Amino acid sequence: MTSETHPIPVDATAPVGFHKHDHDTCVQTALGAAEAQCKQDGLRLTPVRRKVLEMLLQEHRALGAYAILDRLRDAGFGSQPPVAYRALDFLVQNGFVHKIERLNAFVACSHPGAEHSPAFMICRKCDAVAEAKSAPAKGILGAAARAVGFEIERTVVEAEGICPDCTEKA
Amino acid sequence: MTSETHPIPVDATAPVGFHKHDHDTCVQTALGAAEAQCKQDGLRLTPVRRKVLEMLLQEHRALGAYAILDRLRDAGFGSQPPVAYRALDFLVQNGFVHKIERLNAFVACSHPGAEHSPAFMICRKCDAVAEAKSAPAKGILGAAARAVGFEIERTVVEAEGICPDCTEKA
DNA sequence: CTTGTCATGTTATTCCATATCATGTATGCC
DNA sequence: GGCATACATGATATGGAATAACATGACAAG
Ligand SMILES: [Zn+2]
Ligand SMILES: [Zn+2]
Ligand SMILES: [Zn+2]
Ligand SMILES: [Zn+2]
Repeated sequence: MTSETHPIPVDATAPVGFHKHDHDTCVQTALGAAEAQCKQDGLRLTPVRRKVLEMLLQEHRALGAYAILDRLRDAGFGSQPPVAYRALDFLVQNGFVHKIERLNAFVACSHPGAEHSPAFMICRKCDAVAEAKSAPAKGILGAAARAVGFEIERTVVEAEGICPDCTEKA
Repeated sequence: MTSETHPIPVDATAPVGFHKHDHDTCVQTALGAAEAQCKQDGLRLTPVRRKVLEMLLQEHRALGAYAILDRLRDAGFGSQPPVAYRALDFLVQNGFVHKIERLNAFVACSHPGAEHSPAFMICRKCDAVAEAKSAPAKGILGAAARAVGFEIERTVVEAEGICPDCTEKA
């Protein structure tokens, strides 16, 4: 959107999404990182996949599959659900995008590259989404799982509430 | 599109927490507790609502809204989605039932009465669901939220993995 | 009896997700 | 080059989740 030159130092451990930042840089950096990682890992970041990732980075919030599909159609790609879902599957599978279960929607990863189990903060007023790191298996849940012999493979951690912006406005 | 019968892929397999227990007692106790609490709080546990809660307690696993709807129809209640969703809204709102976001399904609460933010362990093999308590705002996520000024109102904590039963079988 | 409120029922539509088949395209082997 | 294979894409169709919009029934105050 705005191409202001106020480079926000991207602290890789800080949650992203609730504060202003240089968005163009943010998008370009992430796209570049994705391309590099794909090249390195022998993954194919094809046009559709790249476009979907770019859209999600651009929006910087969670988009439903059909919103993504609309944008794909506008960009001249296929217009049927599987086109979007396949691209999303690839991106989620390889850690470039996360699914927000609470919203049935998808958001670009804010900490690309590193292995991590993300946690999200979702504003119920403005639908902003911020990603933080989590260590779910370390806490009470991990203890409970060990106690009953449940083997955790993946966790969904999503907090719903009010973002700082919406709090100010009230 | 006419009023044909709906195919119901009902899988009536074993109910599950992750350990055996006296199920009839379990159901009766929970139903009784719900009735008591509703009476105390001036809530109306109407026939549909009671039936839905009873079904979920009986199954002791997560059921999708349309599976619930099928059972409601069989029991002589309304057969359209809003009937099920309204009853589920009431039960979730008042803490008798939880929604499993990962499955888009609903499960009866295992710790009725007490205020709690539940965490769930979901087996990806057999769809068993166990409820544990969580303290999400106490850990890393809580710290991240305070750091950015996000006000947490509710949390979704769901772990996906393999339950002890399925681990044994392998 | 009238009014207001809540629960229920019905119709219809929108959104999320996947199964299936057909077509295209890169890549590696002959 | 010609061909086999895997994989990516495209299009059709369908199923499942969720809600909008509207109508009816029960019931308690006034
Ligand atoms: Zn991430
Ligand atoms: Zn907000
Ligand atoms: Zn509970
Ligand atoms: Zn299992």
